[in-house]
Amino acid sequence: MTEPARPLRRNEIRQQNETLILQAAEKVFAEAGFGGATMQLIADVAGLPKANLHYYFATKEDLYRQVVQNIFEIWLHAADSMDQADGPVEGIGAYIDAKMEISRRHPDGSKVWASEVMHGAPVIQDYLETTLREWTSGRAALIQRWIDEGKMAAVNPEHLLYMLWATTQHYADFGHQIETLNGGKPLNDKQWRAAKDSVKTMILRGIGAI
Amino acid sequence: MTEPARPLRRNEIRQQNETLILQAAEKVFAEAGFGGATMQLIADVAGLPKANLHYYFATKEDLYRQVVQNIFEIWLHAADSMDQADGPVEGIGAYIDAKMEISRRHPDGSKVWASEVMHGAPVIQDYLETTLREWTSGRAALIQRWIDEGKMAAVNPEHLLYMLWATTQHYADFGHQIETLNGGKPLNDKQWRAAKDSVKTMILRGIGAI
DNA sequence: GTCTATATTTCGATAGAC
DNA sequence: GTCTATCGAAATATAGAC
Repeated sequence: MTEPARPLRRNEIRQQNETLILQAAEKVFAEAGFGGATMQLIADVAGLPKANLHYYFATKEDLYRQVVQNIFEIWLHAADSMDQADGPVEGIGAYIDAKMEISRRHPDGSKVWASEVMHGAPVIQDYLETTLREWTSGRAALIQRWIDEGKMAAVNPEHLLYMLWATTQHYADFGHQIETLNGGKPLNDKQWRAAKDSVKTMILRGIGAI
Repeated sequence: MTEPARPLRRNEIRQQNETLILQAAEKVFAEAGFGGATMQLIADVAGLPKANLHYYFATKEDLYRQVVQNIFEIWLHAADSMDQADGPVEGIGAYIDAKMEISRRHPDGSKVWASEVMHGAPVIQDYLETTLREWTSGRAALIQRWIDEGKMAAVNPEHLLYMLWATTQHYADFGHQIETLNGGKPLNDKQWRAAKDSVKTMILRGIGAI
């Protein structure tokens, strides 16, 4: 029988604090980069003493690794919609929708990932060589099948994937530049819809699917 | 009359060393980010004592600012070809060629720029609000003119520009990821031509210009 | 599990001889 | 203009009381 008055179990405290720290870390790493981020600032954002961070994550690099892995998971699930589709209009359209939504909802995660890759992927190189490589060849094969079935033009599947990643993630990674060019204001709902439509129309027409 | 035996003038020494330091700094800033880069490492790469860096550039931020400005200059000139064109096939095609060539020749510069923007443009915000804003509205007007003349589909000019930046710069900023997916080897000449062709074909068809 | 105080390292920057 | 030695600040990480 459990005690009635105890507010939180040990595991719950741990999970709650880890989540709190990871959210703060994602924000700080995105804004300052790995080298520019400090454990003190992450602790301040999380509202915890700095020493507690080292209690839950041994080193700054361990904490950073967790942040990058979390983003990678979100990334991978975005492609589920692509697999169940009958053709490129439905499949790639859904993938663009999902990726654009992630760019809007998780811009910090996207930036941390971009920064990690730009600096040579010192922490997640193994993921690039295993999971991402498999993911890419699988989706390239799917695209090639659509080409063989005459559902789209004969484009290079890999370069199409790069274009999909580049265009969608640009709205997160270069969001500050876009905001500046938008008069200093973030894109509103209507503008996000326009962005999504523009990307989808140009790419689907670009691959001869519409 | 100048003395015959003197090897280098003062100004020549200064210019030579500044160039040397700037090249080393671009490389180190690209690989480690502003926060991760150290003056010691830049000095080592440049082959100079650390104190000499502070002789030519007062602070780390001054040095960084110079690196970013240099990149921005290269960026701006890439669009010259676009202005003299009669239509999108020639103009945007040439712009893609120029941007892809920069991604290949100056990947470090592209990464430093990307990193600067991703972190909120703390150093070159004024450039975004003046030079880049003017540049963008001018090119958007040019694209709109082509649309009005029936030379391409009625796409949103701003989002087309974002797509051009995103796709071309992706080959520099995410070059490490592309290299990993390419079996660990950088793209060779043939693969770069294929990349350029893929981007050009998909975008020009995507905007209804071909 | 929490938090203050501190050990240890490293960085940006400078002083000063050459 | 060059370079060694070093200062002072700030960072990661830990010790140890609670």
